[in-house]
Amino acid sequence: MRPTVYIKDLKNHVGEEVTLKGWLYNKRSSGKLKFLILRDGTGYIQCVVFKGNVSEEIFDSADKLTQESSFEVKGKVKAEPRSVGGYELDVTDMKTVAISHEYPITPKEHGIEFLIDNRHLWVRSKRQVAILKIRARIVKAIRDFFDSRGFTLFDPPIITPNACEGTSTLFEMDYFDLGKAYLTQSGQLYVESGAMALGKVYSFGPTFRAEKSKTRRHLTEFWMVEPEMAFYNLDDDMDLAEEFLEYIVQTVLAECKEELKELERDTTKLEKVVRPFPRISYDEAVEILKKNGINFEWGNDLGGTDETVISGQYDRPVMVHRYPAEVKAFYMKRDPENLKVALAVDVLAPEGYGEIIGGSQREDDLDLLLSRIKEHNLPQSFFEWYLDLRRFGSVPHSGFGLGLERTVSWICGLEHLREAIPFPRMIYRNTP
RNA sequence: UCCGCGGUAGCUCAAUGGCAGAGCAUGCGGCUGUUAACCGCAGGGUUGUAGGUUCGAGCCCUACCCGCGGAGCCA
Repeated sequence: MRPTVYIKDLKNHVGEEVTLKGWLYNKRSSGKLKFLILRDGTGYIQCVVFKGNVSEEIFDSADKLTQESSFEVKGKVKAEPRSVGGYELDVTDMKTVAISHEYPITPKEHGIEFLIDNRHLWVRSKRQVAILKIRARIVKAIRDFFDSRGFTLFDPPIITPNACEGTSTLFEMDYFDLGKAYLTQSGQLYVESGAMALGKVYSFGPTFRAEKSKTRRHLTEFWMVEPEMAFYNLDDDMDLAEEFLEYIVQTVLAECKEELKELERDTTKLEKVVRPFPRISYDEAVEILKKNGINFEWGNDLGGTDETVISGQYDRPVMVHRYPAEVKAFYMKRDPENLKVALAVDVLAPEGYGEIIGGSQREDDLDLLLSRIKEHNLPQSFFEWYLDLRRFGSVPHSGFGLGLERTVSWICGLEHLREAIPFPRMIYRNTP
């Protein structure tokens, strides 16, 4: 039997008698009075059990409920300023569904390691519920954004025969009689074929990196959204990325007020995320680093601390474009005005959250792409299908990838990426 | 792979080389307005593992195991 009413809807039932179903979040008692905090996934409400209002049996059953026990409760809804949330339930009847064993996550603080070990239970806590709701809303905002702008969803394969960009370490597996296969590190090359078929496409799915990155900004399995657009140059690409990020942030601000409050997120920082975003070249970024006393050599990629210094100059995401071609992937187009740099862009989130978007205009010239593949010592046979995209009606095109968990982490103001996904996968952890 | 930090009750932590403790959680008792409620009582320990120094090691030394943070790499 389904619940008759969910906690989030109680404001429409003041004065009525309703039945709620859920779990015991916490309990306090004061002799003949018991306060049961019920949670049902939509909210929390204090249920008051007064000894004079219920049978002895029911009063005792309220006493026996342990933290996270499941139960049904019937009572009258009333507005109550003394209660957190503003509403309260005067209990007339209740039924225990299951008494919980001793619950490991107590109301006191816990260490991160213990909480991750109990991730399957930790997701019940207020903070985690708020984060997961915001994540779900961000995912919807991403889909809404592209679906309403003429993009078609285009799903690349997850099992691939080779390293997409030839740089990262991948998860390897035996694939029947065909030798080794790998879990994808990016749908990038495949969505390019989609853009040639459908004009504007995006993929949204899990991505895998086997690098032994041991930081709060890395997971081995994460979700990435990758739009790819035919006839877009780098400026068009940046225009889209900018509009995209503004849309996501402003949507969450408008629709997840309660959750952001639960996370104690400083929303004034998010309110500033409106177009236009600053756009600086890699050369200008290097100047900023030098002005801040950082010894940085032209030609290197930006490190974590470099990114923090650069993004610290601005109150909104900053787009750094035209990186040295040497440090970027083989498929990125060189700038015709300066062949040493690639038409690439990284978007750095504010408040030290680092790179959340990486994108570029792609090399559309067959001969140049061929020579890049040779320079990078990549097996040409694996890329013949990709080269076909240049053989058969090549056009200028661009795209980018946005890391979902880094975006969730930034918008929620998290310390660590592992809270941004239900079950994080890291180099020394694949459980629960 | 490298650098740094850590491992004590179910959890979070304390303990000058000298009797291993507190809070929370659990159990029992008390309280008609609690807000991580409070008050009283009780149970709960191979101090990561293996050696070593010492009259005596949670603490000092050596090795190993595990974890966390950072670097590199990246979203």
